[in-house]
Amino acid sequence: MKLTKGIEQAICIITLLATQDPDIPVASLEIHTRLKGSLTYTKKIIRKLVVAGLVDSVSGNNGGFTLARNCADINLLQIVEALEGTIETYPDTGLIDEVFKDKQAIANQGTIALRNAFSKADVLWREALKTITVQQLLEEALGKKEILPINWNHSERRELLIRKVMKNIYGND
Amino acid sequence: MKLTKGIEQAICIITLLATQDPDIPVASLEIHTRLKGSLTYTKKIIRKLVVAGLVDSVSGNNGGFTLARNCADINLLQIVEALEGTIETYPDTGLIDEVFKDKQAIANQGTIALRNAFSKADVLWREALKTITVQQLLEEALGKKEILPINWNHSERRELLIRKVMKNIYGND
DNA sequence: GGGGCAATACTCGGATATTAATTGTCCGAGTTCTGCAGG
DNA sequence: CCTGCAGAACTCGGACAATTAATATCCGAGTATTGCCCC
Repeated sequence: MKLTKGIEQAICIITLLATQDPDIPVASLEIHTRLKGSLTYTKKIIRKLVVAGLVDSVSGNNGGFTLARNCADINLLQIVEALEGTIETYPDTGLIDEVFKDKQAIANQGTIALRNAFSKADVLWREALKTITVQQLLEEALGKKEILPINWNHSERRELLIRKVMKNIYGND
Repeated sequence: MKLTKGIEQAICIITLLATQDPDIPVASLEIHTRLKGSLTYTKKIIRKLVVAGLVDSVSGNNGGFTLARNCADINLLQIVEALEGTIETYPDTGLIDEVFKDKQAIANQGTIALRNAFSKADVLWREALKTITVQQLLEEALGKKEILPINWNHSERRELLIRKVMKNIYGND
């Protein structure tokens, strides 16, 4: 039982966006060159993050993706569940009651007991991941409290855009 | 992220054996007729339980399987890990350090942080399952403290064997 | 009657096929910006 | 100068292909019991 590899990518995408100036979207192509795997699959993962509300998409020319909220408000559980939905580890088909059906069993009691047991374990797992925010991860990874924005874009067009944004913020220079 | 369906079967097999007189092994065929799925796959699951030391196998005519220890000493985690090995949910390839390699990152620190986070969650999950024994499950499912042994065998040969065992225990009758 | 021998009913374990889930590919459509041509 | 139009650079989203993991099948081998045959 493992999470899919997509989870690892998703975490990378989120942290990457967390270090990006939110005024300058990062194109999926730029994100892709930083990750392993295929471009189109990366897009698929990003899409799920958008649907989950963790990432905003900007379409059109100079479009791309930005974080939808502060990285202190994004935790690991949200990323995991954005890709896989609610985590329930027990593959429940009620089999155990089937087995004991004509024996001394109380109806459905076995299934319920098992369901509870795994459900409790799942809750603990989820709670643990919920306590870890992307900000904490960045601080650990970069070893400082302040996170410097990185510009992940490479294309010339993007550079122009960046200069323009800078000009808006800081005026002519 | 789910456990495999085999887990559910494994739990059923263990509980089934837990209600069986340990002097009379249950043949894999008997177990199979109680479960869904294929006979050979059921055998494979049982084999894993044997290798893990939860179940004993008796080969030869009138062979089959018995619990290797008291059902109070078998917990859910042991069953899960018998089939899947140690549970580690994070699909760790160190990708995040790759992404930040040429940026401000401290070597491997991101990977370590992530590994720790998921590892803590996994430990909690495992601990939770460790507290649930098969005996507890049976008590809940059967609604009584005392678990009556059930004879799961059906063949005539088995019936003969059973009578023989009874004779050994209780003398001629 | 008892010693060996074949038949039976099992497990053991590996090699291989099938099915389901994950990952990856392709393509057509929609959206925003840019730059250019014509008035 | 400005209006509108074509093209570029993106995202959106669905349909489909390839790869990998899970499930299922098959088969030959080993082992303990049974029962029978022959001495």
